[in-house]
Amino acid sequence: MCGINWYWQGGGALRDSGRWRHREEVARRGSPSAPRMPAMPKSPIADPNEDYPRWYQDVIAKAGLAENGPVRGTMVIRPYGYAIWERIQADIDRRIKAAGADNVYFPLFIPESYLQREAEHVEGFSPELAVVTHAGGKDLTEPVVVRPTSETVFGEQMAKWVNSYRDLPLLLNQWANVVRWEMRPRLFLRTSEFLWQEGHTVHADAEDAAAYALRIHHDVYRDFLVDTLALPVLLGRKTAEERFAGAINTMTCEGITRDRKALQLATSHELGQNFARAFDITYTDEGGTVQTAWTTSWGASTRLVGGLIMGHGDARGLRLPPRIAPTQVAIVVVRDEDGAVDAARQLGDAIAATGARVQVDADTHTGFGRRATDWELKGVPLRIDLGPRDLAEGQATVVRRDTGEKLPIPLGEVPGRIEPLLNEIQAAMLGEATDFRESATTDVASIDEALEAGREGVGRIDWAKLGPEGERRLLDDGVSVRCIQRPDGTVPATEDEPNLQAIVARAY
RNA sequence: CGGGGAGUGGCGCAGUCUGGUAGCGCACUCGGCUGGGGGCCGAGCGGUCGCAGGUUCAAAUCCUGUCUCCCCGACCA
Repeated sequence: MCGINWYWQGGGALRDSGRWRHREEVARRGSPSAPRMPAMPKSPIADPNEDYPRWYQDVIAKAGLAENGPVRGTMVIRPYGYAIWERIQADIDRRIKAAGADNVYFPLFIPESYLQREAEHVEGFSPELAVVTHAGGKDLTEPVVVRPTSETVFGEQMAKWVNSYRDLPLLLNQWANVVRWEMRPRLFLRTSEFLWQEGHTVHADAEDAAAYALRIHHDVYRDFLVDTLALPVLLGRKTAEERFAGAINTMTCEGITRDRKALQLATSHELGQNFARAFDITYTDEGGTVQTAWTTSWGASTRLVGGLIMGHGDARGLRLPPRIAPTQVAIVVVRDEDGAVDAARQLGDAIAATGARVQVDADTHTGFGRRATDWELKGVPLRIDLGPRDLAEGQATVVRRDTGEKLPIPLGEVPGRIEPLLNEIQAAMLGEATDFRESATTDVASIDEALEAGREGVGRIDWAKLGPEGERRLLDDGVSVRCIQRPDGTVPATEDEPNLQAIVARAY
């Protein structure tokens, strides 16, 4: 948790360049007749204001998060990207267990017939199924699908495990990979195979199921997204149009990216009795009557990494909130002179002793500028520059990644300043992202205005004014209803509550 | 599947029209100078030009076939 690594080895892979030429041309075009200026510092990544999709890909490549796998749509997650995922996993897993669910593992392969037992479910997932028809050197009598999600296998098994009202609620979760053959893949946001957590629960009645789905939505997803990832998500209910295939209610956490689109970051579904009926999940109640159970499912995936990138990243690369950052503090030895390396290691030990995750970058054969840029690309919240000049003055230069602010701090005081600074950064990032979202949001009163607002950013309109017909009109132009929520931002129990607001935007 | 484009060192590309010694940038290796924001100079390593046929004295380049990938249109955590 608070270990310290002396030698940082992650730099080499970042250093492939590639796309500089074009950017330099763009930069020159900007000022054709200007006299030769001192060269602007070259950015290793695209300008997010000019080409956001390329910026996104550049950040993933240069920060060493992931790259494409050999099969279209697949993703190789590299050490730094996986370290972020592991921290996401650990945090969510802790919250899921606190909500009372136990972890299990179910098979990757599902009989094709299972999918077909729930009509909407098949219809929703068939187009993106990977199906194994041939194995062990012969055709299979029944093809098996590679799970796109596991409601069906869970349903089949849970039916066996539930007999009495005393067996309920049954609260299960698994961490797994799933496969959905996507047409337009994008690293982390939409890959053919992705990693996620999927919870599956069985309850005695509708109320208990609804309450649990809501509890997960708040205590696991909302709290994690806001408190740990510093992403100010919008909570709400999906419209019938956007609902999960087979659910009676889907609740969502919608993030807003820096290019003003919506990104669904986690969902929690009430499945009603649809799957319980299809898989015969029944129990005997206290009165001795056989009842059909109610189920829920809920999930969050590696897409969260994409949400982090797009929710906080800036022109210099990734910015990680301290609570999720695998490395919170990077001590950069400017030059190996006057005992700077030893001083950096001592400082590293002192900081590690406060509980912060710190790394010493003593790779002084690489120029300082290169290393400073690399740590910025990786989004490490605090960088501490330490060189002969600092040592002579008995200080270190602490640089905040979120603001770029450089703080000269006396060496002895540095360790004590780290935790407060990290807390400050965590809070500032949430505040900044919240301000950004508000600035991207427009309240509107008509369908036309909603369309306009949704194309440019986020629109908010009375659900009663929009309605399913208005929703379909927006869809024709690529704008969807991301969720409907109460005026106070909480999740409505039904679509029919008065004064509901529809949040509309383009979506990833 | 409909429409557009591309396959050339690890990555990004030029060369193809008009056949004639495969080139550039980055990365990588070595040496030196540097060093407080992606440094400079020099020397190197590395490619059967997607694949298969054909034309020709000669093919990355022309012809035929074939494979693959990417982008734009319809899904999703």
